[in-house]
Amino acid sequence: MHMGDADIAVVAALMGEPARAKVLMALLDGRALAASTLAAEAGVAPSTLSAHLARLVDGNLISVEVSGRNRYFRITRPAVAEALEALARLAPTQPIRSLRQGTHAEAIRRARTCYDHLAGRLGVELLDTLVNSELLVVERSQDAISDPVLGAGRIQRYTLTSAGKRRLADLGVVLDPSSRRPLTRYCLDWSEQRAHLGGALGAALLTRLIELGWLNRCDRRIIKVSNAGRDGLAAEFGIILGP
Amino acid sequence: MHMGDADIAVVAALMGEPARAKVLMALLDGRALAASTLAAEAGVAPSTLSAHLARLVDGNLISVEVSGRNRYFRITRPAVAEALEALARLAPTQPIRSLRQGTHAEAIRRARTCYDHLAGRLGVELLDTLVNSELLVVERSQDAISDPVLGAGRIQRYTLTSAGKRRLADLGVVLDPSSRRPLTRYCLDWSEQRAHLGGALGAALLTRLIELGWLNRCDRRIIKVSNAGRDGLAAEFGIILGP
DNA sequence: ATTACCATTCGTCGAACAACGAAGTATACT
DNA sequence: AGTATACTTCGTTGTTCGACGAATGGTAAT
Repeated sequence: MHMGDADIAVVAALMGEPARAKVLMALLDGRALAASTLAAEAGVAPSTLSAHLARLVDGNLISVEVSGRNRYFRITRPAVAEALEALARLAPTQPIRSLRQGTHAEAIRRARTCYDHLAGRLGVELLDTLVNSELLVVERSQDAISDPVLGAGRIQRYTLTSAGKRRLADLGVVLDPSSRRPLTRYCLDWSEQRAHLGGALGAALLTRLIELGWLNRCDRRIIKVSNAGRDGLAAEFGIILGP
Repeated sequence: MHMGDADIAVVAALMGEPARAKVLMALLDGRALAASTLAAEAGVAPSTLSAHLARLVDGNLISVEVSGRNRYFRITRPAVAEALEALARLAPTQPIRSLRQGTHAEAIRRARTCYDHLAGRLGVELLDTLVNSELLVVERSQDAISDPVLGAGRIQRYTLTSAGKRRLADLGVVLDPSSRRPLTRYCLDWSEQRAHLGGALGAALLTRLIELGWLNRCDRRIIKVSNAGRDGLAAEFGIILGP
């Protein structure tokens, strides 16, 4: 009747279907997955999933990359991942059935990927450390650039200090200067209820830590810390992880 | 098959129906509205809306307060409002049809309520000012209290300095010490792409500014600044508003 | 070239669900 | 008391939409 509110309904309906929701959650690690993989993940026939994927693409939540006879899908922009996490915070955590689920839930709270960067307890600890040792400083009261296409989700940023730049370069973290993606970004954690580091820097840091062999991906979103990683994180950042 | 992820689907489906979405958006100002009001807002028959409201209550997104023969519905917890705003950031802003819609959209970006506190350009400015004049300081690297029932949405907090306490007391802002609600909370703004002040303090501040006659509510979510408010905000906080 | 594989389109079936009006149950007004 | 108002429950109708298998168009392997 009167107002110019965005209609939540269409986008929420896209996420409100079980198969599509499973797809989106599977893509939450930021990687691109093939349609067949996603079909198995969602537990429906390929033909069924194809229709779902088409709707998600049409709704601009995911995008396609064709590679040979495969089609890989990934989440288009961070704002999508953020909305998913916001919904996950709301959703009732279903009761733990098996011991495996219990340990899985514990592991995912300890350290996981969120879109393409580090989340969970480790992600939060790491951000805190970077800020406390003044490698990052909070950038406040500066006008945000509003990019309706790409950057609708970015809200609060940090800037890298010169000490931070040096330290990360020493560690071997490489940033792509041509990327239009904001360097850092708040990302809100559903398990820790606090912020962790997103943005291009968060992504590059995760990549490097895996490269160094400090972290390993297993079971999609879960991250495991190696012995080298335990030592390295303690030496480099003073992060002592729980048992 | 394997994991303990929260199922986004059920909660997203609740928001994914046009009538229910309209209801939730109407309730985003934090006030409790009667069922008949909401029926008019959603544009469906009372009997239809009754079913929708029942489902929303069952899904723990809204709660009821009975008052005589009326039933008032409101959003249960801040996390719900946050998820709605996250979705609004994602949703395509539908094209402006009329001039009235244009001015309405401009007004809602200027200053509005979000749940029960101040948002929009004014809300963001106010938070910045409070932080810059060190009435609030960012509270970092402290373990968050995880309250699965009420406080699932709180992420990052500020603490009120002693100067801040004095200043706000002088202004006549009263806080209910018995409330279990966190004093401050980040809340992310879909129009400004930056944070504004939520939590009990954000709510109390809005209440007081309206009491003082500095701000007035009109048309549900829109807030207008009075002449007294313009002077008061400039004198008290140094906030100069645009034209 | 032929065979195998990946993904999409099409047609059909079935279930889920939103919509309404009518009837029922409260509560308020006079 | 009686009447009006506010909301819910119930029964019905109709549409939407997700599910699958079969068939089609491309791409890679041999």
